[in-house]
Amino acid sequence: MLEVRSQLSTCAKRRAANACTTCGARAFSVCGSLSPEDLEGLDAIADRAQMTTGETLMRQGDAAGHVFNITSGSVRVFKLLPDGRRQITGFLFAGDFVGLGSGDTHAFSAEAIEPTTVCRFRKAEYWALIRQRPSLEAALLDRATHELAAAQDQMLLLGRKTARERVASFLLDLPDRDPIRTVDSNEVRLSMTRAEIADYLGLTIETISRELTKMKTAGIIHMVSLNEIRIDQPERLRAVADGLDHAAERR
Amino acid sequence: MLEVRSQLSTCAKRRAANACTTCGARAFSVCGSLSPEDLEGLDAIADRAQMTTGETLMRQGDAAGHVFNITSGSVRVFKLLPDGRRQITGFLFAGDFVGLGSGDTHAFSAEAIEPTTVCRFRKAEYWALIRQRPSLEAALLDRATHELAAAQDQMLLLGRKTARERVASFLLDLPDRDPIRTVDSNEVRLSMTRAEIADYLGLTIETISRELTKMKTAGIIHMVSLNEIRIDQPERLRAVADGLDHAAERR
DNA sequence: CGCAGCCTTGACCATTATCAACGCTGGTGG
DNA sequence: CCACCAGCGTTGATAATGGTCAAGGCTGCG
Repeated sequence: MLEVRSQLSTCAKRRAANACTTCGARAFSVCGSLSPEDLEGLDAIADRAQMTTGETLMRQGDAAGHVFNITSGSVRVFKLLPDGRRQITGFLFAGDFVGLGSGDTHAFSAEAIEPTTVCRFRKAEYWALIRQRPSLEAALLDRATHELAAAQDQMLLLGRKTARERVASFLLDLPDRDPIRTVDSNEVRLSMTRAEIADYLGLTIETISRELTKMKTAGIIHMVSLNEIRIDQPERLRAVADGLDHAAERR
Repeated sequence: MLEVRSQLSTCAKRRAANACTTCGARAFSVCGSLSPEDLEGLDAIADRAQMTTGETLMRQGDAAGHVFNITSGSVRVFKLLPDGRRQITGFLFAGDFVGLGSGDTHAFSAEAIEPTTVCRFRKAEYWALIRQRPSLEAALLDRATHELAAAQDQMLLLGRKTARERVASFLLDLPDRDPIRTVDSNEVRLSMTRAEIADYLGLTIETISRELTKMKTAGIIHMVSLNEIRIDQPERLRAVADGLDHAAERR
């Protein structure tokens, strides 16, 4: 248990140290602005779990009994249509919380997409703690506000951006979210598969693949490895993401 | 000022009386769960404004100086791309709040889409009040959670639903949001134009028009007037919205 | 070495956008 | 009071973006 507690604290403190203004992962989370006392309060009621790739944290419609904090790894949050179509509404990384929300069933599913460790809280205890600590509640509200802003950006992307613009936006925004890659935001680590990117951007794997190829041949990016992309022309990628690059329109 | 205060209270109380579980307008708002004391606290710092159709409450990028509460009418919240493409991220109605969020500039624009009255609060005073009243903060957090859930639903819609499914979902969800039409949820009042519906659903006006026509000829809905739709077969519309109606696929 | 899973590429197709014309309605001014 | 005009909505023809289907390649693991 000691190990658990220190892990949570370390992780949360690391996130807190980041200038956490834009790290808007899509589901509920609290990354920064937690005081040491808040962290200790959380530690005291924490439980721990190791999750393998594909393992489920929570399933859409299930009773909402726990709140999770991710201490390492990555998680996908998604909703399903009855026929299996999937929309990933966000990726979560170390420091993010999942499973808040006042309903008694979860409105979405969450699964690990790589080996992931989480701290688990029983929801009742978690909320009891929050009610005692206004600073925690304020931090949650602030976090929710950021989430909502990020969700609005994503709606703009899904509703009005072209495939090319979506992929460009994704490459630019991802490093802000994934804490592993804050050193150089021009190196993008893709902890998710093409299928997951596709379901996040409302596209298909083939389209993702094709758009990445076009950007490669345009000299905007290149692949360091299959899951690591180097952005060679960040300004140009930004222009593409905002629909301003009319030069690179045709392959 | 007396009139203002009573208006706000009345409105907020009416919303509070509704079972406010699903009234998830897309931007920040607090509709229910406000205690009488909270309402009085709000009233004390409220200011008032009348807005005509098309008038701006706030503009994307502007300094965020005020928080608004809508007392009557409808408001569109949207984001723009540099080339003018627009995504409406939500419609707000009586009882909803706009302009919360911790940034010092607004991340979106908001405009009245019909004659609308709002109560205005200076943001600093508003937050000062909230900090004093944990119950208000809790209500806001709860509201934010609902907003976030609604935003995730909208991402599913924008990323993975067909035009037909989007329009069907829209018709079903709108009455839950607009407090004017809670009496009979099978009568849908459209306080927005086709262009606004299109920009909300990530489609064009032509597609909206065509899909409505198809639903009319399929006998699922009919127009009471240009801005009033009667849902004749709610279950069927629900099935269409969830992608389950394979009968009505072809006109 | 071979297989499985993921990614890429190509050919073709379908959904929805675009462009265009027309109709309805409500307001204004002759 | 009527005619015209502007704004919005509908419908049709055509085009294009992105999806579907299919084949083949790469990589890592047993």
